[in-house]
Amino acid sequence: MSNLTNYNATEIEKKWYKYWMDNNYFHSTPDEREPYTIVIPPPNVTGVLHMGHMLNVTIQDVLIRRARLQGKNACWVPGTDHASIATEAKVVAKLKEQGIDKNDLTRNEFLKHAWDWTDEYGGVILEQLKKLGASCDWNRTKFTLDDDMSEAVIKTFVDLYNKGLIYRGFRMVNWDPEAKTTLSDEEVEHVEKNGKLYHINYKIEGSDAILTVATTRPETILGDTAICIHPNDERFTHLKGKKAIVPICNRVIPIIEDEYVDLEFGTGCLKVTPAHDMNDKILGDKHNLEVIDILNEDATLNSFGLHYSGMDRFVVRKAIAKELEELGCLPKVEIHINKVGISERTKAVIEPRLSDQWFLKMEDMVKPALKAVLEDHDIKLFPKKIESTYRHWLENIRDWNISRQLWWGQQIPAYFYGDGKEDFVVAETMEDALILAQKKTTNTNLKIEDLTRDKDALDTWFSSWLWPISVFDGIRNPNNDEINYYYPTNDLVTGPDIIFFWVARMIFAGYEFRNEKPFNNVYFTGIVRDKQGRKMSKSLGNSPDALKLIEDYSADAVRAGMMLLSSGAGNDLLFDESKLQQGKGLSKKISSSYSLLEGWHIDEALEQPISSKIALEWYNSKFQAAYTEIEDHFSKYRLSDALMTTYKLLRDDFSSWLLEMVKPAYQQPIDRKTYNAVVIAFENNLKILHPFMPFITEEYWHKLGNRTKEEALIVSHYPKPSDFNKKIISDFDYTAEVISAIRNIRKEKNIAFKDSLELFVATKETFNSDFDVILKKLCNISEIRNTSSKIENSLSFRIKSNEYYIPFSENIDIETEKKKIIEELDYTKGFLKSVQKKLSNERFVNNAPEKVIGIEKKKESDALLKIKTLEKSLKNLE
RNA sequence: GGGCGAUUAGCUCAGUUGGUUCAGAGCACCUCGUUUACACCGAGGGGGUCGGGGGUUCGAAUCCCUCAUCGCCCACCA
Repeated sequence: MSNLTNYNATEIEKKWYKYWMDNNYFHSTPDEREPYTIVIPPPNVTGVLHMGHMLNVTIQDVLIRRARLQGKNACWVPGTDHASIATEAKVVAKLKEQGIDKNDLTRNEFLKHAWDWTDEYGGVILEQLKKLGASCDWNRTKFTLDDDMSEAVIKTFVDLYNKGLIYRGFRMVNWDPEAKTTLSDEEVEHVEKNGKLYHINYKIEGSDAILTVATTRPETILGDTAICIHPNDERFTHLKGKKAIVPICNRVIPIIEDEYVDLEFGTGCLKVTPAHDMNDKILGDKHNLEVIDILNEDATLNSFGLHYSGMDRFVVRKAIAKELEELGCLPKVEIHINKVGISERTKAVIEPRLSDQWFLKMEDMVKPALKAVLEDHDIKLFPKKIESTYRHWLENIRDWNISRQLWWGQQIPAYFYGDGKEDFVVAETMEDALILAQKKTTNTNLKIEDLTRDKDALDTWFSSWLWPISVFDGIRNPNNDEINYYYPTNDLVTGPDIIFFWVARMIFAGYEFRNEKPFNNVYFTGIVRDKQGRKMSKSLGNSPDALKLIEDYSADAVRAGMMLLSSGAGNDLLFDESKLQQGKGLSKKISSSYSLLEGWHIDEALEQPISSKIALEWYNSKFQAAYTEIEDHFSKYRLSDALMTTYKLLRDDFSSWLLEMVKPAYQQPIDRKTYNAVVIAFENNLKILHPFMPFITEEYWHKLGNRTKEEALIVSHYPKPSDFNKKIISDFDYTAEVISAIRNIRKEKNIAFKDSLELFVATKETFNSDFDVILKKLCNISEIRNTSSKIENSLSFRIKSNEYYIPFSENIDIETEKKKIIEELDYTKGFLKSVQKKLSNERFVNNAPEKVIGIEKKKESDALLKIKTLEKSLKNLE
């Protein structure tokens, strides 16, 4: 006997994963079959499995296993991402614990530590994915810092530079003082913070006049190089052409005029600090202002900070406010809510900073990407509403800052040979660089030692945007068999939070480097939240331990639970452990159904009973109907609905109905024909469930038959879809109503199942009496007879217009029966009235399509018939 | 500040071009149940004026307007 008490999920899941691996089922090589490809969104190399991964990976595995069952050549490429900022931050923190300062290390020493860390923790997450059942082609596992991957990155950098798409610029960038690197705009989050708006008085040179400006960052006055007023602002006309004196540092700065100033905000005039504000930089450039950078790279003040030098900007902010107050220069401080940029990774407050960085021009790259998604619909996004967000970003895109002041990543292949701004060359190797540099300088004596490589690394996303191409080596060898076979990939499954970081950029890369989209469809998952709708977070402690869930519920149950929880693409999912219980319940249903079958003994000589024959006919149509529905759900990426349909088919139609219908009487044998058909039905259920619950389905697949390695469920094929008999399904639905009514009566009157009943039917509307045998079996009816009149001393009920009677001598409560009939009668009369009202409305009859009118007329006649039946029954009771 | 989307049963959500099947599903809830697969179960049941208001139409959850509430994305107002 197998049941869940001895279904040891952990053991069984381990067994089948090993079996699949040993038989190399996950491995794909190009062949003549249609390819189906997914590249995994590579998790951070040092990451650990969390709920988001579970959702994302389950979806991908469902899709990939489904493709395998469809007979496609399914290839799921796994891998990890070096995640430069995150990983470097972790390594720096770890070194700090050991008393090592990154600044005391050489680049190579630091990288050694980082690789040690990666070797220790890298790949942990991939092992965890295996526990979930992920059927990735592990032979293809990639890491974004693998040599071949890095070579591809460097090659594309050089190509883009040579095409004039990459340039070096001195620009205002987002500076993360914690990680001491720049960030792209996408890596900056804006949070609302309660701040203060400081009003600061500036003296006017050569007069007693005072000018008040408002700022949220008073420490930046030390970098002020102008005050700006609106040319039309009459309040300040007297100050035109004058100069102001910055408090504390007493620098004399010009008062300039620009229409950029908002007359309404603050005091109506503006301090200009070109080194520390994007707009001020623009103003500064326009008016040729001096640029004074007052910050060090860790956001402490430099020598321009005078007595504040070496102190952090926030410390200075408070201190300088105090000093200004003492100097009488701080007339007012207001509470002011503003949005502050913080680093996505380190959560440090971003400082705008001017520096030399590398940028990639976006203008031309967005064009094919917009066209493919919004015009041609060559790439489809699920949910579709995401397209608007996508469009908005692409249409307002700015150049991509691709350099990072980090070491963990691909080092920028630019080589400097002098101090001039343009004294550099870009090349894949130092040797090539030397040749280029010699040519550029016309100095043939230039040596390798004269070249200095740019010390910065590239943004992580500058490697991951190549992922769908580079995993198949399509950058270095653009014409190899693999890339030609697997690319473009089919589906991408990822979170909406990285649509700009990654998804859009992969599309850019696809068209730029292969002139072809990277994938056909993108499925955006939602965010996994807790039951109350809060984001999973460490500080709230509301994130369950993913591995513990697998241990407690089995991987199958967790997968099924996650799929049941998620609705359409893009919708957040509120995690609730009870859904995992539901998944586990399905496992149990499978094992108990199996144990029922297992207990039957077959009598080869036995004829197939008519009830089994009709039951199987019905079930086969029902299966095909469900199967069609499942296909439809999949085509719309409605995985949750696909599973729900599968679940109901297995639980309700297969287990509750079919098995009960064909089940032989106690200790009686079953005929061979029925038994075989039931096994096939069971197997087909396992097939359609397999993508969702791979382990238990494989387990019972092997229990149902002796299978060779070639016959494993994972590599089997879905049943063939076929036409089905809709009538037999609706005919059975009628019988199911009769069955349900009889069960109700048994329950109400406390009639045990083992006491058989007689059933009389007064037929007004025809029904398929083929199912009578089923009815008899499932309700323990000894005989079904026709009658034209009421049966005395009986319980009655009506299905459609047909009247059913069950002779029953005891305890018939006439009044209750009457009451029930009167209620039904009232309802039907009301219904008829509304239908007739509609039909007597001329405008309805004139305007509605004939089909609709026909339906209403049918409703009318049905209702009339039913009323007649009910009235007759009522009369009979009196 | 700009843009996008949502509001349907206690909860999470379906509801395709307005009209059989339109008011649904799962969970939760209630009642009953040791019939020889399954109590992580089975049988049965209750529950919503489709956010409010207005309009178009013979007919609106579905189309239009408006109000309210919520969410997401983007943005350099000192």
